[in-house]
Amino acid sequence: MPKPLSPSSPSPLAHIQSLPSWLVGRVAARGRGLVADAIAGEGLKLMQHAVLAATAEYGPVAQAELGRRLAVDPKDMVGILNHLQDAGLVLRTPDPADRRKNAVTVTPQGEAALARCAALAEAANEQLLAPLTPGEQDVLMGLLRRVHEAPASF
Amino acid sequence: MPKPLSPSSPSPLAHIQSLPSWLVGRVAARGRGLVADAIAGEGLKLMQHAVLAATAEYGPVAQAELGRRLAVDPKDMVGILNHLQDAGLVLRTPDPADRRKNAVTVTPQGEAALARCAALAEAANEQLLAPLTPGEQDVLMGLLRRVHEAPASF
DNA sequence: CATATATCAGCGAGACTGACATAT
DNA sequence: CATATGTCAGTCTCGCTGATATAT
Repeated sequence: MPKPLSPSSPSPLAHIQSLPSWLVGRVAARGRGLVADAIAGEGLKLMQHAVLAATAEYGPVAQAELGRRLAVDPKDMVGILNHLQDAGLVLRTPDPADRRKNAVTVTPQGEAALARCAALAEAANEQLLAPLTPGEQDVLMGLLRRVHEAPASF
Repeated sequence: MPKPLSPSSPSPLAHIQSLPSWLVGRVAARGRGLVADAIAGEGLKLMQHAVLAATAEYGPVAQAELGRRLAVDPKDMVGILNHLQDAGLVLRTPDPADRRKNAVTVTPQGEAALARCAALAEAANEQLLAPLTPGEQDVLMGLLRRVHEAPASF
């Protein structure tokens, strides 16, 4: 039997791989790879998929608003939407109410592609969390959500 | 009445931000940023710090072995170690037992820099997990560790 | 020979910077 | 005027690809 514990004792020279930031980074990298591989067949990159999904969810929406929701720089949003628009998945229309904005909407083809990608992405996520029971997955998600939604910490 | 969904079943059009991969990715990005900012004053990048720490932990070690431990490509290890060596933090010595290898060791200056960085990195991690109680932090780390150490999933 | 190690050159995705034109 | 939006150009890190030389 391995001797259990001192799980949370900070070792004097805590090795890098026991830092939360390292561990969460490795898990994130694996999740990113799994999802990227899953949706690669649909010809979409991770961020393109995310933007497509967010556009579908938030209806006609300005590019800057999309960027705020997904933590994507507006400058990068340009290229992402260019690709999605060239692929016929989204549409940019001038917003008559505020002519600075582009109202971004999802095309029927975009909805179809999104449906396929969403299923693939969910399957990849199930694979990522496969080592955990459903209950543990909920606990993990709850803890991560609290860390994520923390009030900016200062 | 349509059939009710099971409690924690994935919604048919699960929005992107509720996917575990997305959430863990955002938390990882924040952790990465916090640690990067923390050690930036020491003139080290994230990967340089990680390699320095791993070199200190695993004694004289070959570059390829370092790469395997940290999931860093051997090609990238070259540049990272070049920087650390130029800064006088590590030393590359030909391994007499296997002359293909470089035995990488930490210099006294490297140990000193590492001690400072380790403290800064731990403080950044405490900030990252501040929204959680110590017990919750242990739970989170345990779950992440199980996901990370999962047997390759295939 | 095949394998492993280390090095070099380059690519692509992601997250940035600065600058600029336009609209509010 | 200041602000917000969208666009373009470029930089940097990180993770990869390929190719090469050397040692096992």
